[in-house]
Order: sequence, then C-alpha cells, then structure tokens
Amino acid sequence: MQAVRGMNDVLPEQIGGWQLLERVTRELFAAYGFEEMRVPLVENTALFKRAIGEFTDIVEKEMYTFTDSGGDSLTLRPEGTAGVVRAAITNGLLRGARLKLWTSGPMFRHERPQKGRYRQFHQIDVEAIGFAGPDVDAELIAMTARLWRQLGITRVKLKLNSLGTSQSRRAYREKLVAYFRQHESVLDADSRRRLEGNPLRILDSKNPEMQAVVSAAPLLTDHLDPESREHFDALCAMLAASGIDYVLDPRLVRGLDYYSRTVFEWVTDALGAQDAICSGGRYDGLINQLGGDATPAIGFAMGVERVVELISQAGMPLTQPPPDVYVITSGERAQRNTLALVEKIRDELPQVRLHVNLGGGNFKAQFRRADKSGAPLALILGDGEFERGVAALKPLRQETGQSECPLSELTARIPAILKDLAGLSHAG
RNA sequence: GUGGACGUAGCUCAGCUGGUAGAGUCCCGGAUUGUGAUUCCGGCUGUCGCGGGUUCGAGUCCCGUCGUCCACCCCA
Repeated sequence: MQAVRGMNDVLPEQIGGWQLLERVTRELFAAYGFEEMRVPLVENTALFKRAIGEFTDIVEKEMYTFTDSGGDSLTLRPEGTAGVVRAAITNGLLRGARLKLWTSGPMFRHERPQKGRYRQFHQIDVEAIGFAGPDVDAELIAMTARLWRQLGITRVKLKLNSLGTSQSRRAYREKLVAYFRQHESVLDADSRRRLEGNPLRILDSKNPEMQAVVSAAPLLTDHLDPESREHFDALCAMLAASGIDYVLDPRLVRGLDYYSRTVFEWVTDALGAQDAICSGGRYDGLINQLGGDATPAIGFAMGVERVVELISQAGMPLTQPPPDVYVITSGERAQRNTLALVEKIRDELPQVRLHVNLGGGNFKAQFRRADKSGAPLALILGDGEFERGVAALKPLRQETGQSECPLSELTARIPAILKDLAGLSHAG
C-alpha cells in the first residue's frame, strides 16, 4: 500500500505551516477586500482546453481527464482561474460588477514529481475581475509582498513583464517566428516544435547552445502597443513609489495562453529548480472568450507546498502549543470519576488545554507522558484524593512543590496557577 | 516524457570480495507496587520496496517494476 505517485499526506508535524499560511492569507485578503469562494475540483474538459490553450503543456499532456459514466469528458482542475471565471459567468456575478475573489484547494497535473512539484498540489488563487487599470495590478503585487513580510519569508524576488494585448502579441509573434526561421538550424528539437505552437516559449530555453540566437531575438518589450506600454509604465511607477523591488524580465512568458499585458512571478533561490512560488497576470480576453461579457481581470496563484517549505525554512515556530494541564489518575474510583470532573472543568474553563491520560499505564508511565507532553502542570487524581475531595497539583517545569486543592475550587484556582507558572518560567 | 542517484526496524543508519540481519533512538516493563531527568536490567517491532533470474546459498550479483530524490522539460 502506498499513496498514488506525486500525491502526499500532510502529517501533523507539517500542518503548522499550512495553518499559518491559511490564517495569514485569510486575514490579509479580507483586509484588502477580497472574498472567498469555492468551486468544484472537476469541470468539463472543454473549459480547460479553451481557457488554458490547446497547445500548452498542461492541456497537451498533463491533465487528469476521464469520461464519466454518463459519457461526459471531465477533468480534474489543473489550475484555478478557469473554474472561478466559469463560476462568475454562470452565476451572473459579472453584470457590471467588480469582483475581488480568492479560493484555494488542490490542483492536479500529471507531471514527473520532484521536490516542490507534485501531481496533487495546492494553490491559493486570487482574482480581481472588472478592473482595467494598473492600480489593481499594483495592489495585488503589494499584497503578496506584504504576505512574504508577514510570513518572515525573505529570499524572494519579483520578476515583471508585459505581454501586451493579444493583438500586439500576435504581431510580435509573427516577427519572432520569422526571426527563428532564419536561424532554424541552430534551434533544438524542442524549440522547433514550439515554433508552431508557442514560439514565445523558445525565449525561455536554457539550452546554452541557443543563448546567442535567443538573446539577439526581437524583444516583446519593444513591440508593445502604446496603451500596454503606458499601463506597464504606470504599474512600475506605483511599485517603485511603494518601495517594492522588481526586476524587469523581458523573457518572462507564462505557460498559459490567456495572459495579456502584466505578468509577474515571485521566485526564490531556496527551492532548487522549482523556483516560482507565486505568479500570475492579466487575462483581459479570457472572460469574453469563455462566453461572458468582455471584462478585464487579473489574478495570481500561489503554490502552497512551496510557500510552506519557505515558511519552515524561515524558522517560524509552527508546533501546536503543549497542553496546560495533564491529568493523571490512579485507582478504580478515580478513573470512574475523572471524565465527569474534567468535563466540568472544561465547561468552566473552555480555553484551558487539558489532556487526560488515556489508556491506563502505571504512575511512572503517566508521569513520563505528562513530562513529554510539555504541560506545565499535572493534575493528580487518585482514590485517596477523591476520598478526601481534593486533587493534587504538581508543577512539572520547575521545582515548586506539589499542593492540594479541594475539587470544588479547581476551576477557580487553575487559571491563577497557570498564570503564575507562565510568569515564573518567563522570568527564569 | 528523458537522464542520473537511492530504497535494510516507527525514525537515523551499519551490513567488507554472495554464507539465511545489526546498532542507536523510540516504545513497553522492572530496579522505585503514588511521582517525571539520568543510570542500570529486561522486552517488542523487519514480506532487507515488489517480482523474476543466476547460485548449493542473494540484503549483497543481473533484469524488470514501483517509489523517493536530483537535473531536463514545464510550472505553483
């Protein structure tokens, strides 16, 4: 028995980073006025083909596609934007509205797994729909920059580019194809194949033998239409004014066809080859292409596994806090009465983390578990204590002696004792 | 999808040129039958990833397969 390749279990010892990221993003997005929505993990295959593009790697070879018993071709979502846009259209959310949305969950791509790249992975998606100007672009990027600060992540860099409108991109693309055809003898097999489907990707090639041809190729940046140029310059100015560093990367091309104008990518040098942790861009043409009224939009996706890895590298304390009180019992009568007593304490003190020793064990073993739990205080209930109507309280993290407390006063006294112990341990 | 490294106890790992598996840790019990560390004593856990082949004999050699990791490709 093993998990399906590329699909991982997230164990309790790792969950802290996930919960921190979830908590911080939830609060941050709310502060910027974004609302959560949830969409299905499965959509009609045609949606992804139309949105992402027939000739992208994702659609060509990475989708988990199957035919259901009704004969429909369905696909496990490989990315989040298509589903959100489809939901906005089919639920009538677009009528002149300005939407600020986020969603999160698993995505599926059939790739060869390696560190930071899995077949089931998780993304947090943010989409701003109905905003045309560069101000949203800047706000989204500023929000992500703030997120890294809040998470203590420092080894990141922002790469920025503009792809222009689909019209200007088409014109540039023809120029580029013409250029590469002139140098076709130098191109490797991958690049020759891309000449037809997605020539912009050739610019991304890491093949050293092609570097000369690639770096001499015409640049997208030099072929932007005037409006896109203006949009991009305004964005850069806003980022600079906000103190957000960026690197212009004229070769930054995204792998999905729907992007236009602004594209950006946060990269890190801390994760090996999988260096993109958060990236996105404008998709002004997508909504119309999917049957909605023409609506400008921009969004980004963050790779949860990758960001969580950076969080744990940053050394944030991520473990669940230890219990406040560990309850030890001894004897038949004590064991019969402990649950009811502890439940009563919980009624009065719901915020106190109380761990009752379960599964028996002799006194020594129970104390060992109490010690290992990290609890500052042990509550000891034996038959003798119950007969006298008291409980013994023993501090576990310092040498203070053991004391007794009438059962009726426990809920009144426990908070004060815990406060004392916390104060002492901070002082010490 | 391509290339490479690796896969032995829950965990970290040892196991020489083939002779039927070991250490530390963890966990449990005892020394101390109502008190945690340390110490000492005792105990538990293995289809040596899986399948096949060579051999009298395979953890060890060969082939296949699955998985992990690294790089390419691509991407979050």
